[in-house]
Parts: sequence; structure tokens; C-alpha cells
Amino acid sequence: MAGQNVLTPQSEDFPKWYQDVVAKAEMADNGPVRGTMVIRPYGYSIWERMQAEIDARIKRAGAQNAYFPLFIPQSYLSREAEHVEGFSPELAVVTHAGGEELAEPVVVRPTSETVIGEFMAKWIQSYRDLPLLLNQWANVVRWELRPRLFLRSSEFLWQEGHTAHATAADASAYAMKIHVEVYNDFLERVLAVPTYLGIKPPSERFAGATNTMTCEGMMRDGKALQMATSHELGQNFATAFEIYYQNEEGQAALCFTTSWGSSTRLVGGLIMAHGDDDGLVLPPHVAPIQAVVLAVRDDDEVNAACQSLSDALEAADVRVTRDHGRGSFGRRVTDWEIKGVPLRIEVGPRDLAQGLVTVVRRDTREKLTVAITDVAATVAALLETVQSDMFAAARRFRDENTHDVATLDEAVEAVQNGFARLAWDRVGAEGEARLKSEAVTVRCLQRRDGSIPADESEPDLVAIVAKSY
RNA sequence: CGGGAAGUAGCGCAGCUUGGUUAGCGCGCCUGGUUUGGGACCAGGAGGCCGCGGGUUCGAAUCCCGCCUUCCCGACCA
Repeated sequence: MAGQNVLTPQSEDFPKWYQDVVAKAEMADNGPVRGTMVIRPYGYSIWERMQAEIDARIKRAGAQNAYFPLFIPQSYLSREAEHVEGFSPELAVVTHAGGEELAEPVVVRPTSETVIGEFMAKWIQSYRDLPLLLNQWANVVRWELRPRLFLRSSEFLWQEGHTAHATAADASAYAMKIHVEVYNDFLERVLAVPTYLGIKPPSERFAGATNTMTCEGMMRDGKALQMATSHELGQNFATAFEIYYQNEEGQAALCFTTSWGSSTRLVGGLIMAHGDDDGLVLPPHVAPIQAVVLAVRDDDEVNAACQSLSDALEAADVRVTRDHGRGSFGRRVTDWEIKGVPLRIEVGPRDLAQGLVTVVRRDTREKLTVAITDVAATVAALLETVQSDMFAAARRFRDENTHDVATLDEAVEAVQNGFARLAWDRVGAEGEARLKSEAVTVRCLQRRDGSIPADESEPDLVAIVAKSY
């Protein structure tokens, strides 16, 4: 068996590799209904770590968690013309319940702007109630025609933030704050995924938004994945749901709202941003298990050493597990590699006789010999090194595969292997159609310095274009 | 939703063309033993509505029709 591929190599068939990893790392299974997903414990523990990190940042930004219903009156969706048009094709609608046909069908939420808008209108009376900053963790349903585990499932888990503000400037600033301080900070510091931040061109905007911001990540096959998104909704939903407040002069004024979301799609992005031919590669900050203490053989002396090592690591706040299992050493090594555990600590009689253990990095495969008394301190520090090295490696990969081009033809050529960057005024509406015919889209628009523009009419913007998930 | 491919044990597959008795193989799983520094070995064993429904037939995994599911490409998509 030695030397045989456990997974389909990325270079041979990337989508097959992805499915192999999801299955063999025990992340998820397909559900019985097309497009549905069963998230297995290992996959869910990664999602839980993501939730904890994102939730803490959302709260730091001042928003509070709440919960709104799964079922939404169909009429709510219709109140905002673009919104209903955008979502109609992917709605799941309940027409029968309690053994009878319903007088008004209810939709299973595809997103919650409408219900939340209804209650914002009820709760907001005065300028003193603003800004109203809400978030919810929930499941949503969008009937997908071409589902893929984590990346696009008909039901998925996410967080959706919804805020109301007195002024356009305040709403805009808050959406930007979330985008940078919650999403991008999380992506870079926890998932170690570098992003291109920017705004979507009008053609790619959220249904009902006046502006959509995105965090675009590059996967190992050079394709783009939108990893989080934030919207300025202007007064579109405030108008539709009559979200008014009384200003300091006692006059009624219409709110400005925002919404922003990130989903279990992030798990798919994590897999594809860092994974290699041996499986997952998890950054330590998001890894449910940061280090595994692996007994080379199952005997009392080795096991005792493993136990005291894992106790010491736990005391140093390392998320550690012990593998003194049966079965061959090689088999167990491979299994932990597939699961992407950042550090493997191998404990065997030869090393032990000299008071040493072998520490192996998953990201670089580098092997280090460490005195057993130094392991706790070494591992804690090494996890931080792995984290920052993974981010640096991902950024290098992204930069090497982002090509500056001057024409649409060159862009189409360049995106066969990564992203292309070109002047936005070289694209335009006709350019987008031309790109679309090649299965290429404008992922985002940026200023020359990489910062996020206010809108697409700013002069001298650049377009990041790519094939995408 | 359109085009293509495929559904046989947990996973990967053979068998189907040319219908015929107990449907096979590899991996995995269980038991016992030997092992364990990169997917170990020996022996024994469990596990199958052959995707679902209907039809043809004395007889269907095999032929015909419908449906469901999965994968690839496209369209669609915060």
C-alpha cells in the first residue's frame, strides 16, 4: 500500500480531490434530498470554531444576536421588486400544512431582510433607537440546481447581520466596518486566507442592494470563491417595510439598512484554499485538534510518556488528542494527515531513550526533534509559526497566480490559471458579456491600491476577474 | 433546468452485450494471533430490497418504460 494515493491528486481532477477529502476526512455526507448536506462531527467542529471567532468579532462590532422565524409570508418577499425577482427561482414554498392548503403560502427563508425589516419598523421609533444592530445564526434554503457539499447546498448554515441607521453615511461606514473588521480579519487571521476586497459590479449585486462588497479568496485550482459579503441596502427595504424613525426635529425619516453574511461555504473554502494531495491542511487557529500525540507503538512506557505529554499540552491551552491506537503507525499517520491536524508529535522508544520526541508540521512536512521537557513551550510557539507561515504561503500563491493584463483576451487566457487584473474601463457591460461567454466573471472592483471603492463610477478602478465557484 | 456519464456490501468495481440454480472481487469491518519509526501479515467470519416503481418473460442485476439520486459541462445563483 505504501506510496499509493489515498486521494485523487489535485492535478489529476480537482473536483474529485475535493469530494475525496470531504469524505475521507469525515467532514460531510450528502443528505437524502438532492442538495442537502449532513455535516459530520469533524466538519461541524470546524464550523463551530468559525462560528465562535466570527461571533466574537460581530459582538465586538456592537451587534446583538436574535432569532427570526424560518417561515416567511410569501407576500413579504414581493414587497421589494428586485429582491423577489432575484430570489424567486430558488425559493422553497410551503403550500400545505396541517392537512390543508394554506390561504397564503409561506416561503422557507432564503435570507431574512424582509421579516427583519418588518420588525425593525415595529421596534424603531426614535433616532435614539438607532443604529439598530442585529445578527442571527440560522439555516436558510435556496433551491440549488447544481449543489456541491459546503460550497453550494440547498440548505446551509450561516450568520446574517441586519442593521438600520439614520444616515447613508453611517450605514455605509458600518457595512465597511463589518467587512474589514469582522470578515477580512477573520479570514486572514483565523483561516489564513488572503483576500481581494472590493465591490461587486452592478451585474453581480445582491438583489435589492445599492452596493455589495465581497471578500474573494483564491482556491488551489486558481478559481475564486466569495467567502463573505456585505451589502448597503440604501432605503430600498426601509421603504418597502416602512422603517421610519422620528428625528431630533420631530419629523419622520426613513432609515438606511445594511445586511451581511457568511456561511458554511467557508468550510469548503478552507478545504480548497490550503488542502494538498494528502488531504486537509488546517491553520491552527481554526483546527479543532491542533496537535496529535502519536504513540509509535502501543506499550506501557510509550503510552505513559504520551499521556504526560498531552497533559502538559492541554495545560498550555493546546487543543490536543492522543492516538495510542491499534493498527500500524503508517496508517494512523495518514489518517491524521487527511484530517489536516497542524502538528503531529511522534513518541517512540528510540527517541524516548534519549528524552526526545519528533514533531512534524502538516503544512511543510518538516520534522523537528524536540526534548521532551520542551514540548509544551515549543508546540505553543510552533502553532503560531504555522499559522503565519500558512498565511504567507497562501498570499504568495495568490500573488503568483494573479496576472496583470491589458485586454479581455489576455484576461481570458490568464484566468485559465488564476486571476486576472485589468482596468475596469476596459471591461464595461460588453466586456462582462464577453467574459461570461468564457465562464469568467468580474469578481470585484478595487482601487489601484487594493482598497474598497465607494461605487463603480470612481475613476481608475481595476477589475479582478476569474472563474469562480 | 438543458447536454453527457453513472447507480450491484461502508468505499471502489466486475457481471449485463447473448436473461437461467448459492451474484463475485479488492479495500474496509468483526474475531483470534503475530505486529507497530510512513497506509502490516496470517487464519476464520459478518455484511446485498443488484437505486425505486412498473412492464416483457416459465424465469430479470441482465431486456423495455417512468421516476429518484450522484458526478461532469453549461445556464442560473448574496
